[in-house]
Order: sequence, then C-alpha cells, then structure tokens
Amino acid sequence: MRLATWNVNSLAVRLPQVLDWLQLHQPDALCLQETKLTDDKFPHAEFTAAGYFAQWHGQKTYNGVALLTRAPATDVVRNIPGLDDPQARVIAGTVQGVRVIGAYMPNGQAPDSDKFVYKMRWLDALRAWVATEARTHPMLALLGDYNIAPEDRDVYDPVAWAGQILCTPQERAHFRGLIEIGLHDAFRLFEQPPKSWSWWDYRNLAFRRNQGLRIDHILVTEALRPAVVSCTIDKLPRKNERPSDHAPVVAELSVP
DNA sequence: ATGACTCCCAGTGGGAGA
Repeated sequence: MRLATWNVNSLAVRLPQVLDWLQLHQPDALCLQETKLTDDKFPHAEFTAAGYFAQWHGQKTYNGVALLTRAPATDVVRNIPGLDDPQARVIAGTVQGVRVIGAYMPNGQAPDSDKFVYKMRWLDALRAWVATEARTHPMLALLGDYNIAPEDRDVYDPVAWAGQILCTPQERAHFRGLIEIGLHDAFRLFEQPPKSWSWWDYRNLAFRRNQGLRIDHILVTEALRPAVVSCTIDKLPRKNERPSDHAPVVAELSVP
C-alpha cells in the first residue's frame, strides 16, 4: 500500500501535475492540501477519469483539502469533530483497512500573532481527536502539511530559524505530543540523506540551493509501524516549470 | 533588508503563505 501527501498550493494551477503524478506513482491514497477551491469547483471528474475516487473539503482562496483513493474511502470526516473551525483543513477516510487522516495544519504566521494562538488550539484539538481515532482504528496514518519542522536537522539553517515560525519550541512540543500518543515519524524510521526537505521557499533560488525545511510528514500508529517499508520525499515535481513550493512525501506499506 | 516568489481576489495593489 502506498500513501502520499502533497501540498499543491492551488489545485486549479497544479491539476495537470497531480494527474501526471498519480499516473506515475499510483498511490492507494493521496492527501492534498491547499487546494484553494470551493467544493463546487473541485475537479472530481478529472480524478474519476484517472481511476481515482475523491473526497474533498474546500473553501475560497485559502486552505482546502482532498483525499484521492484507488478504492472508495469510507467513514469520511471533514474537519476535526467538535472543533468549530471555519477553515477547511482536515479530510479523513478509511482506505483498505487503514484510517487515513489528511491535514493542513495552520501556518501560524508569527509566534506573537493571533494566528499562532489559533495554531496552538488547533493542534490541541487535533491531538485529542487523533488519539481517540487511533483507539478505534489501530491502523492509522496522519499525513499532511504539518507546518512544523520537528528538529534542527529538518531545517537548512537552524540558527537563523531558531524561534521562528515553524521552528518554535511550542510547535515542536506539539509534534512531540503526536509522537507521545503513539505515532511514529515514518521518514525517520529509515536512514535518510542529510538535508532532506519537503518545502523550499519560492524566493532566493532556495530549491536550487537546497535551502528548505521538512514540514510535510507521514505519522503512523504503532500497529502500522512494522508495515512501513520506506518513506521518501519526491523532489522531482519541485523541478516542474510551475511547481508547488512543497514536494510530495510517500510511504510504502506492506499491507494488502 | 520589513526584500526576493507565487497564488488569490482584486482591480492597476495587498494579504498570505512558510
């Protein structure tokens, strides 16, 4: 089973690239973030034609998530139950016996901003809900754009980024909180090349200089951990002519 | 360097992203 996550930064712009990528990699589930489309504009016919079922939860201009699967997803949930959130950031479904939760976690903008307060509250709600979900579904994966670089080795210049958004101790504590409820960072289950990033700023020739952060993650429960045979970041789409600023992250699992 | 780019909605500029 192949699971993947990709922040596409506008599905309207990136749709051809997503269709190409699906064709090439044939994931069993692909979670998309930042679709930036209202539900009526979601290109579901194009995904159907590509052999994928789709579930989506969008809004105008910002945010928006989708779950593309080869088999139909069941028990689909949009947003975090019980959290009154006007922003479309979560889509979850059960796919081939695995609970797949796709999330676009808040950016937070700056540590002293209202958006940071929202990010902290949102992450509290997510952790509580995922802990509950994991009790019901021992085989669970939480994939998405976390907007958190968990450790200094996930940052190209940890000194410059120290205390900055995506790298604050509070955000990193939230990431560890997800580990403490029994999740494992699939990427770190394996030896990885140093300077592995999933996002590079559009500015400053950051991709060419490999100046990035690892902020897109696939976390899996203890029951799923032994099944993970690889986890990689696919940098190739970042080399496209009009790329997203994020690259897809892919996990291969030895489950039917 | 309060920048740089890209996307969106707007409307000939500004917010947000990360």
